[in-house]
Amino acid sequence: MATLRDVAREAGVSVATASRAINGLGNVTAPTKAAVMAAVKKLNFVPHSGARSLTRKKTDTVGVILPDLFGEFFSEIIRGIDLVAHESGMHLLLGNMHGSTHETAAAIAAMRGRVDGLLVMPPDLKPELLADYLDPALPTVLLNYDAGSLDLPFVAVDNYRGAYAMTEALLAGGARQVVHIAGPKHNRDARDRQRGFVDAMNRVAGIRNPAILPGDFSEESGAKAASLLVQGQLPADAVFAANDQMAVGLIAGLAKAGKSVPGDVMVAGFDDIPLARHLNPSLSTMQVKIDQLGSTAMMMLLRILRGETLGSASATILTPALIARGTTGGARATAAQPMTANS
Amino acid sequence: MATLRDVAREAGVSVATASRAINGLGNVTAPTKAAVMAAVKKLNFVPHSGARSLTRKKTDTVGVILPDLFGEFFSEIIRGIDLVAHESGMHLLLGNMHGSTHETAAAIAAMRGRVDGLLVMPPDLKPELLADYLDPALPTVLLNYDAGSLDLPFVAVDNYRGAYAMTEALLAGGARQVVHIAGPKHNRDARDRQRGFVDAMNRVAGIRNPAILPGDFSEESGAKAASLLVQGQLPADAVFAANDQMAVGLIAGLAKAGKSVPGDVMVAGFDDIPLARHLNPSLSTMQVKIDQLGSTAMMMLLRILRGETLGSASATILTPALIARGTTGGARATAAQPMTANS
DNA sequence: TTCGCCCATGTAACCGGTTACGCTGTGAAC
DNA sequence: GTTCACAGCGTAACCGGTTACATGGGCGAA
Repeated sequence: MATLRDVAREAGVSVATASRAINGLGNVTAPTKAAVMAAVKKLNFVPHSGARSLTRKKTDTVGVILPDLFGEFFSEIIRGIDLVAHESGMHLLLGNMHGSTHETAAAIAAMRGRVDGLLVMPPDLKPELLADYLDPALPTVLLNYDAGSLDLPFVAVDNYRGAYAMTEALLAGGARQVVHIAGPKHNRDARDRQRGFVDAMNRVAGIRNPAILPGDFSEESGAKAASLLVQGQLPADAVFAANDQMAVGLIAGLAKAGKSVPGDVMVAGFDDIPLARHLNPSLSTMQVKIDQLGSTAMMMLLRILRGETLGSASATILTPALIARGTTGGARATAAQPMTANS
Repeated sequence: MATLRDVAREAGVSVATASRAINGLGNVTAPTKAAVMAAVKKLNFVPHSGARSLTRKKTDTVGVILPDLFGEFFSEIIRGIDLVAHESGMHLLLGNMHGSTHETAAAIAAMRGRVDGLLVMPPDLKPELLADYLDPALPTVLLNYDAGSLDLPFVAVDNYRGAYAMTEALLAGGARQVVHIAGPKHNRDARDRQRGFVDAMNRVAGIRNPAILPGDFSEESGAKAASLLVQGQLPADAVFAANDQMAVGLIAGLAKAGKSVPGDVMVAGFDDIPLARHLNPSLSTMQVKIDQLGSTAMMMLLRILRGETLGSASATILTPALIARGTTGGARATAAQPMTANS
């Protein structure tokens, strides 16, 4: 691979001149510049980004550290980030923390010298630990995580208000005995959604200890909740799952037990995964614009990189939108799946 | 941020010794090593990966250049790659070519000096162009692309045989007038699938010019095909869409026109997106294990990085599996969505 | 004609690590 | 008591760029 010195030698100039010519800085005559460019072409020279970033102290790259997320959520968030990053000529270095705390530290450490800033989503990490890992000198924006005391900017989804709104809607739709299927215990999103549910039940319907079934965001745990509901004779006229995946499993489980949705029991989810509108009946849910989460965070990071100082005060909270569909008796059959004339 | 020299000074040793101690190389006494490590801890030293890779000529990073892919396909392929990369301590640098040829060149060029190898998926790029862009010295594995003359290793899906098999299955299932909805004209996958369809129709059923409707892999184009079918009075007892997305749109469109699936017409797709099994009736399709595409490619790249020489001869071809479900009259209602007792 | 200024270009230091090589001192072998 | 091998450590070159500063030539002003 040709280096800058090769180019300089070929063009009969010094490395400094070659560098200036290539980077379009001033103080280079047209003919010299042409000679350098000819050499570049001839030798197929491509600047070595690693070396360049060493002196410039800029890598034009942002590190993205996500938990072990699969599926739509993962790809949407990346897409949102990439959309903005690409416009600013930034690259994305992916780091996956694969669950363990130790890996998180490693992932963050590995970023030093490779990135100009960090986008981190540590759903179940304690703020103190995070503070240890993060380099205070490295601009960082948190995804869906309010680190409170750390004073780091973040973008988050208002899970509490979303859950509150959905619970309210279920109650308004005539439900009295609403059961919640919770997400993983240590997961912040899950906890906030549960809080929203509990508060709404209390304030809107005056119910103090609403029924809550355990879950872990997986389809299977939704199905498990269905059998608990049916076998346990738990009275319920509506079930609000903490995410769509569980709602899907729940619906399948209820159907197996002969329960009709929304006839016997209404069902609602959270997230609005693409599958939601294709189910039959289609799934009512809270729509979270995941790509916006990514793009907003990236825009904040760019602002910091441009010199602005952003703290947790400049956080952005995205409010999810209520999408009423078939499983709560909303729109029964939408254009997308009128395949079946069902019960 | 502390540098190695800071650590060396703090520990009272030379940079060389500090470096050796930190990297666990030999020739360092236990006490010296301890002193260095203490300094590391005290100064919060984290090695600057950029500088390190400059001398080592190794970045422990692979560049992944994908087209503008959204959704499941994107995340699955990344997941497959990451799974293998992570095991080998490799990082992923994402490059998106966002459609244009020019961007592809830029994306590849930007990788120089940042990565040890490249994973590229250039679905609609001419091999000659690709050759111009790629650095022959940089180990490269192509995703879902046979560059033929270029002698680059690649991992691909056998779209031809997949389409052939599905067409065969439709015919075996009693269909006579099978219509194909094609993908984008310039897309290789789409072309191969179309070829498989045409050949199967010819060889198995003796039909020379089977009906083919245009499409572009989008749900909308599937819906459009549905109205063409219905309005155009095109006789069809089965429709084979070049991908699942179009099949989904097609099914919705057919339903709107009052056609029942699979009663009036069977439908088949390609890819086995997660949605496929949740439709009602569930969608018959060719299952492509997208994550395998990524992980296999990454494994090949690792072999090259370890010194092996791999050419196009060592390509891996993944054969999709036929999944017969409801839309071809296979399994009518599966456990996942027996919500409806439909026509 | 001479002075001074500015522009084009070259020299070399530097970014933060790694590592070839050289130096020193110790213990074993003679 | 030498000699020699080798372990432990330091010096400095190097990776491939960028850029502060030095240099020299051309040109306008006096």
